[in-house]
Amino acid sequence: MTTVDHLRQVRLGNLRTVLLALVDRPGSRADLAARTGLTKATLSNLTEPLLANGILVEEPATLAGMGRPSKPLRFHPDGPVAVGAEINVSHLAVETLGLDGETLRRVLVPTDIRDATSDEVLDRVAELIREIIPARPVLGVGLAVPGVVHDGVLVRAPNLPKLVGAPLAADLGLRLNLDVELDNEANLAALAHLWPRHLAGEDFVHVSADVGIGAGVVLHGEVYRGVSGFAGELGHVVIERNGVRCTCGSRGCVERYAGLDVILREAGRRRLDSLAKALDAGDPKALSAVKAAGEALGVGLATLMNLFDVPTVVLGGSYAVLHEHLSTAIQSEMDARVLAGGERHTTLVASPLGEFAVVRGAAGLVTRRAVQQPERLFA
Amino acid sequence: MTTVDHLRQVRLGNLRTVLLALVDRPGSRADLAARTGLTKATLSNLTEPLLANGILVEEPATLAGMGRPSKPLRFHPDGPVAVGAEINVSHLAVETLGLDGETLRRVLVPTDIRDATSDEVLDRVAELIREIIPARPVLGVGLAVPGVVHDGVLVRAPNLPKLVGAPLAADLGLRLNLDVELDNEANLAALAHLWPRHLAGEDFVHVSADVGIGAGVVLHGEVYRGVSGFAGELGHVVIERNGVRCTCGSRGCVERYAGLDVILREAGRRRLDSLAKALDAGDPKALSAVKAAGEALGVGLATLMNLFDVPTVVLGGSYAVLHEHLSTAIQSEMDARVLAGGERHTTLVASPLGEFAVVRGAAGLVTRRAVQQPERLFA
DNA sequence: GCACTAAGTTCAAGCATTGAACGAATGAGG
DNA sequence: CCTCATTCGTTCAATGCTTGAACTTAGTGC
Repeated sequence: MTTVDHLRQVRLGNLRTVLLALVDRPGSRADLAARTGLTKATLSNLTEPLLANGILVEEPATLAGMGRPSKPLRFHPDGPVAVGAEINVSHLAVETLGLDGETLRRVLVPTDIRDATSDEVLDRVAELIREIIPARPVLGVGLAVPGVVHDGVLVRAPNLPKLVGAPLAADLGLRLNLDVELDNEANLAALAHLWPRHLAGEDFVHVSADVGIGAGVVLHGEVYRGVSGFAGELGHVVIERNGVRCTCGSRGCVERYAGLDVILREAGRRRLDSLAKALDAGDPKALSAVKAAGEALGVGLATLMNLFDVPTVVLGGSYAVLHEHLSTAIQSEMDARVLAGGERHTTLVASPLGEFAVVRGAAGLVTRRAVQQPERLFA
Repeated sequence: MTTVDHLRQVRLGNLRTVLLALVDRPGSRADLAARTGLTKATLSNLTEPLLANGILVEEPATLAGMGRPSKPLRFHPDGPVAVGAEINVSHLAVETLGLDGETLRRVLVPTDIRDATSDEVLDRVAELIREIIPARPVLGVGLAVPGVVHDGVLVRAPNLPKLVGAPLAADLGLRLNLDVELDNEANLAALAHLWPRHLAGEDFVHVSADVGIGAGVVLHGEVYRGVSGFAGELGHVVIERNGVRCTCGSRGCVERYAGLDVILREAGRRRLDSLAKALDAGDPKALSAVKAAGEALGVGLATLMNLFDVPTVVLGGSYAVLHEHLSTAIQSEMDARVLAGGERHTTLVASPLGEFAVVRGAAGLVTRRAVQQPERLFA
């Protein structure tokens, strides 16, 4: 490392600080200087190339009180955007997201892709992306998949075995001529609650269910993925060591008691919306199925909280839909089993993001990286 | 932050890099330059104050081959030391540790302190520390306690209720006129395997048992403590949700099946050494008690690994003593229950540190901080 | 004694931030 | 309409750390 590099690091770090402040909200140079602790001089200096490169715009002066009016800076309305894409068992989704955190467009297409080849799926995803891409620079694509990702490769996907091992990121990248980054849907759903807005603090777990149960774990403001991408496999936390046999080879996994397929079967329903209606109608079979699932999930979450010591659980995906009927059982198991559960306040909330959480997180992966490594913005 | 601060940060960062390289092993300026990526000029500059302040010494030139002989730098034999101290239910321990990672002296005194007041305990600890402190500068004291520590306060200690809430760090600090830092014994036992030598990689869990079961979790080379110090409470991971009632209010906690007290009771023994002898003699009751504990612990560890995704488990404390008879059961549960357990290699090893692991970690807390914040060395 | 090699030192150059001084743009008050 | 107060944004010399090249030092090999 040369000295130039050292100083460049300082500059990039400050650039990151400034961009983070701008993601939070727009502001004049003077305002940003106050918020970041840097000087006005440095702010002029740092923002100059951002303005020159069309990343930021200077808005017309706002007339507010005495003194020279400030000219707020914000992300350029024609500046770079990120693309998020989600490949899931029963649907595909895409979204475009600006650096300011605003969604530009989003599309969700129900599609059963269980039997499709990776080429067929990627063709379809690429087509969807092309349809929504605006006439603006594109930073890259975040691609969500329902499975374990390690070193950019899908290494485990019980529900999409055909895609395991396929070079999904590279292949989609070739189709679109863009950088593509692959990640697990649970991690990305969690990220969507962390970036660009903190919806659940800096330490939380996001839990959702489709066929499996996935938890995205956020520790100290970072998604925790573990050494090989397997972190947060809440579905295979054991709650009854001699319990029901699981496809993973273990017994008594949470997934066997609180998976969406189990809930539906026990409730005698085929689809989530039908279950939701039954619950609202007070159907006893539905209510007891959901309660049983909540209890199992609560035991697993208590274990998780005793290990990770995070204060907040966010229910996402199908669990968010059911949360009204699910929360009581979960919370009571957690209160009884989380160490010092009474004094430590454990918060259980439903995700506000709905069915677009994953794809939004996928796009967020890209905007976040752009902000954290500002040199990418000038490429 | 002034510009001076920025530059100082660069310098301190480089100082840290150099000190880390020296903890690894001594080396000449040229050698260190090569290892750290800095230039010889910078190394001369950075080491000058370290030599002037008696942190490092320059050894006589070593005659090795051609060229001007190098003068290796190492930590000064009369340089600053750290003190570790451990308060436990049945013993007190102290240790002095040099920056080079060498233990100077250590003492372990069996003492039942269950009924002692915090003043009595701290008097005793201070006395032990005074006995082993050498005539060298002291960086500070790391103090290990069997309980949950948050913001420097012991907030939960089922086995030492009298010490909960007492200002242990401050009070011991007053007695010795030194900085004292408090931490949980499980975290410190784990730290001892990470610093100053990597004994189990950068991602692992250290598990040990006394009355409770504690896990110290190391993620990406840092001890993970959670938001409120409760992380790694493996003892209260549930393995049978309708199992044995636990003192914590839950049911089926690992601790109720694999705690040392449970093992001893089931084996019909009073003490660990008696159990160890029985095991070596092939006593069936002892063997089956340990096997049962290993199975329960294995289930809990599988759950932990499915959540944290760390590749290595280190058995410490009493478990290290029993590991020969414990490992098989643990490993087989882990292989069966850790997701992709076959392909991911999960390593299970016994700690090489013996009964001084905790106190060594406590001292390591202090040397580690000194290296990571080198400005402390000049105070 | 001389060439060769490698360690360690010296020093001018380069660079990002700073703080103070300065210029710019507006509102308030007369 | 003019002047003063106020705040925004820019300019510029100063600061201090690392660098790389040149240089000095201290050995080996012949």
